[in-house]
Amino acid sequence: MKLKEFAKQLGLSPTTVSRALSGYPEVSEVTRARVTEEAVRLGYRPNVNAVRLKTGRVGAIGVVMGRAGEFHFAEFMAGMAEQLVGEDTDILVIPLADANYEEEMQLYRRLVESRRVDAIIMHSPRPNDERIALLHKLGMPFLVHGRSDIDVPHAWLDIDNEGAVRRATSHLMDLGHTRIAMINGRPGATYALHRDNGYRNALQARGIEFDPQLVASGNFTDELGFRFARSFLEQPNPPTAIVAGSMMTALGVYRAARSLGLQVGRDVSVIAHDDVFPYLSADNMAPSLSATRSSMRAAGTRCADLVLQLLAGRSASEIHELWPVELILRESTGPAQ
Amino acid sequence: MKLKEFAKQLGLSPTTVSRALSGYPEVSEVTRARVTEEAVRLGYRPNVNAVRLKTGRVGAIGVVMGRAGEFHFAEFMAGMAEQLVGEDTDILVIPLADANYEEEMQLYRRLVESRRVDAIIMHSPRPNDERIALLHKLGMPFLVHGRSDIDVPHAWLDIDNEGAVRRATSHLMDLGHTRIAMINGRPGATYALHRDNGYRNALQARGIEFDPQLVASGNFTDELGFRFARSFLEQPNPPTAIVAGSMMTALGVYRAARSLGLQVGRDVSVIAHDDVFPYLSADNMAPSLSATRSSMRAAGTRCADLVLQLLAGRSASEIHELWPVELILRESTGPAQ
DNA sequence: TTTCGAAACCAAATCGTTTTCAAATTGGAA
DNA sequence: TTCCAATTTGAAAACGATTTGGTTTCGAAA
Repeated sequence: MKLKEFAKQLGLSPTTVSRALSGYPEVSEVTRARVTEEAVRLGYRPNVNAVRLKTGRVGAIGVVMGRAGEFHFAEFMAGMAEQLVGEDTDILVIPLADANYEEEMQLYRRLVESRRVDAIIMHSPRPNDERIALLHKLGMPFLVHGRSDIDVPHAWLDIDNEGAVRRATSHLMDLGHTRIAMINGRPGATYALHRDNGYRNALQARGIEFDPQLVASGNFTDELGFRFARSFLEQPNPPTAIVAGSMMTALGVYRAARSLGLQVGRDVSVIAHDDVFPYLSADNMAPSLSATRSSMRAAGTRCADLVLQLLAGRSASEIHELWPVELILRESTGPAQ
Repeated sequence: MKLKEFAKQLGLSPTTVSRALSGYPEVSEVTRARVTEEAVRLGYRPNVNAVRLKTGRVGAIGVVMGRAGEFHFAEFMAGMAEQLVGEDTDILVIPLADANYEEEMQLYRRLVESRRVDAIIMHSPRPNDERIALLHKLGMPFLVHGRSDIDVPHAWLDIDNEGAVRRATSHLMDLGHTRIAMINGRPGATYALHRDNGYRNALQARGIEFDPQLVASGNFTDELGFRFARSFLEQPNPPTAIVAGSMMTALGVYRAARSLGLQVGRDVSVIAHDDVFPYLSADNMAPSLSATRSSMRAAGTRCADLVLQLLAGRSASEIHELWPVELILRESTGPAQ
């Protein structure tokens, strides 16, 4: 059923029908009611591609997905979906071949030129991320999930990674711990830097010297959590507490502790960052895991909302949200022995 | 840069340029070379929306995402991405509001009518899934990840869930276990049914009676794994082995065993299904987890490939792939005490 | 020299909407 | 009754590509 045909059946012009359905004011309410009603009855729906061609709007937000297959990703997208359902806006997943830097820039460039999306959501930016400069230069609306200190206006939403780790570390020191290890994410991304800062700042505030033997970084996997924790705990002067970067990392840390006959919460304290997953909760671990918590799903929802605002004309330079992170204390933390 | 403009710069007609770029034969090779070369130099790229309107092809595959935020999803999509990168085909995520059945059908209907995707990939179908009948009726190309016994031709790719669970159960019986529990996925989906069949068939083959006290089902979460395993193991006549539906479930099962002072692999054997995640591996669990294994990422890659074949004209009724599932024995299984 | 077919190119119609600009209708005030 | 402004409606021109159905060009065969 095409517009022309549909309009004819109603005895109206395509113009009027189009206006009625798009909510323009120059059409009487009685006509609008009739049109919308008949559209449902006769099953008329505007051809998306025609609309897109005409309006220049695509009706899709692109989300760049790294190749690592991170478990956060599905949660973030589920959150986006919550916001976007009913908004007539699609989520387009842009697979990012993990190529060299030059190729990656090319990919972004081509994505913009192909006009397949109205806006882009980018994850885990780097401190001086040229991709941000590129997107800005190309005039593509975009939102950064995370932050970059690059000197280019850009909309972003980030959680307070620095504060989260700082508080986690401080709390461990409150409990009497002085040797505290940290497992960070892969170096390069700003969030890893922030977490590192949080860790160092906390130590410094108490006059505890930074020990490079007590930090490690890598992908957020169970395996690395285990390996790093093992290597920490087997040191001559082992840490009594570990700050872990993710729930998966925490699993590995727990396993490492058990494997060495150490009891988490007593022999070694653990705090991890929890993105809140429906399938794995800090509360249910044994012992329950003290965690810095921030919902990835909520972030997805809000990011989608902010992108819609961006597309509605709100200035990117006034969209900056820094979310506080909760510190939830459970059984995995205890006084230093 | 528009086609008209670009063609003028080349001193050619839009027709010829379009043909040259689309690889039609009615254009001389020397012209084609010049056109493609200049297109790169001058940065001409056809407007996607115009192409889509004209050709009726969208260049996107829709993937229906449940609201549960399943951790499998990101892996599956990462797999799809591997296949689709460079194919000029996008992945569109279709959020599925978990509504009642009627609304869900409406959602599929509207998705098809909106013509936003060329094909659809659907997950976890039910035994007599009307959505399949609907998509077939509406003439939308689609592929089912999983299976349905509905009497309508449809392309599908599935893993041998029945065989996987049957072999897992049989192996446990080989080890002398006679009371074996199983934690299944949410009832309704075909895969849950198949797993149940596998379980029952294995028992029956050895003449062991099915005990409804030893089966449970629900979402694949750590929490349910724990709860179900606890309730099994606290029974008066507890099972000596447990077949778990997912890695997350297995985490819960391990935890339950530990909480009761039982040692996995000695006091209670565990086999789980492993979709192969980069961030959580069965091999690294302690004790290492015996598992039925099939790569979710590989499934995504293959599904994307099959959908492309479908779009290229291959008949849906000849696309049926049943993937065998490996059984990998590790330390979590041992002889019955 | 003429004729013919293949090879290479092109003008214009088309895809299904939105939107500009103009016309028709309506209802009240003069 | 007449006129005017406000309210509704329409005709037709975009949007930027693809594709149908030609036309031209050119070399070889007759």
